[in-house]
Amino acid sequence: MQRGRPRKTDPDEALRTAMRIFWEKGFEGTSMADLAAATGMAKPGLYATFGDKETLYAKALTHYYQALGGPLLDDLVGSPDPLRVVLRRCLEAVARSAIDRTCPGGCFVLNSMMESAGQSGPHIDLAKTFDRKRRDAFARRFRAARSRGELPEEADVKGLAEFFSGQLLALAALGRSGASRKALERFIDVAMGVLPEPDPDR
Amino acid sequence: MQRGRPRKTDPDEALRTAMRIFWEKGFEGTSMADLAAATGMAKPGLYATFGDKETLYAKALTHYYQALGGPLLDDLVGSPDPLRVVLRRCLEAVARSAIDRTCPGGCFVLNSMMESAGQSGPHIDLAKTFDRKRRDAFARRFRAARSRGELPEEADVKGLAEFFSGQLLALAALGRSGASRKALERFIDVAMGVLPEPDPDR
DNA sequence: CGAATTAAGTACCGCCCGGTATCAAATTGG
DNA sequence: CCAATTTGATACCGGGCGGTACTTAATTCG
Repeated sequence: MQRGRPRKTDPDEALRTAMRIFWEKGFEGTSMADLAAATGMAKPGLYATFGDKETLYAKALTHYYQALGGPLLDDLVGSPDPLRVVLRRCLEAVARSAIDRTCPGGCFVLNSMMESAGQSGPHIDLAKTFDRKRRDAFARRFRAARSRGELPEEADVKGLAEFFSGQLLALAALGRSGASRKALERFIDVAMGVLPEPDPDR
Repeated sequence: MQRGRPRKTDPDEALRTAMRIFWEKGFEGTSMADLAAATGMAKPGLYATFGDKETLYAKALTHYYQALGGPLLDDLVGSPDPLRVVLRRCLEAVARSAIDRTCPGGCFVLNSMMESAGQSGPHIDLAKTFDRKRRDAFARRFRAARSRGELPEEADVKGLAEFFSGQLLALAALGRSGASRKALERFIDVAMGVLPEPDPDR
């Protein structure tokens, strides 16, 4: 077995806690002392386990994507359900998490991009990478839908992907600004209206 | 005439400069030393002229709304042009400012809401007030359009207002994340598609 | 039971922050 | 020309920040 004094806090649990705090309060708004208090790990333990603040932030953002964002996109591109069902499910999942008061609120990737726009740095590139993955997932799903006849032949797949990827940003921003569940439901109903009906003759 | 040593910097110009810096780097990301360097005023001068940091931020946000956001909304509700023309003009104005590299990027009101979500304070309430004014402006315009026959009788005016108000957020967020002009154009084209056609029999 | 190992806890460092006191510079009224 | 007045510039204060030595506690191997 492992020698030495046993850990008080599981590093994975500490990372999840750190993710929550960064998600809620942002990079600048979170101090290492906050993280030490929230995780239960002492400050030197944090540095020994995760490296410096930027590295820890990057790990937290990555964990967010793998645990929450990724599965959502996997369902979007992989589910056998009809396009409109999958799409609405995706939008409502984001709306739900945007409303949930037990969740930090909004989308961690969006928060990250908003906080450090204009600037440069490793974790900005990370956020942009995740942002592009989201847009690509939408594009893949729309292309598949078009070839399956769920969209007309002349549908603007790239435009639709850009649009719905942007709707996730809007939902997250609206939720973070305190919108109600009803308001987000109405929002989704309207947004779904942009989907063109498929050609009837196929 | 005024006695004493003359001012080096016009306070109005200093406020515009401070607005730019806050807009670009946010409240937390901007130090009073940054503002002193950018405006040319010394730190004690800033405090004497504008009060503390929060007060200056509130004044900068208010100036942004009065100089940029307000006129946009005035055109939206006041212009005699057809609904679709006015609406597209509004969206494209936001897209243009989101792309403009000489502009800080995005929407100052959105940035303000995103940065300090969850928290409370005077300038958060200010941002929410401006956000509500925007939504109300859209609602007024859509109601007028419906009664003019530019929208069908059964059009969901509140939903449309919520939706297009959210599109401004999405455009600002997309611009701040580095989207291209072409991408925003496509985005607007798709978003305009949610407008229902008016009843032909009227 | 030591000796070694590993982590927790504390104290500390240099730095920058918001905010202010103090002094020097520039202009006008008498 | 001098006093009064208003501003600019500098230095400074207490506090919180990211990051790190150093000491102390807990556990395992020989």
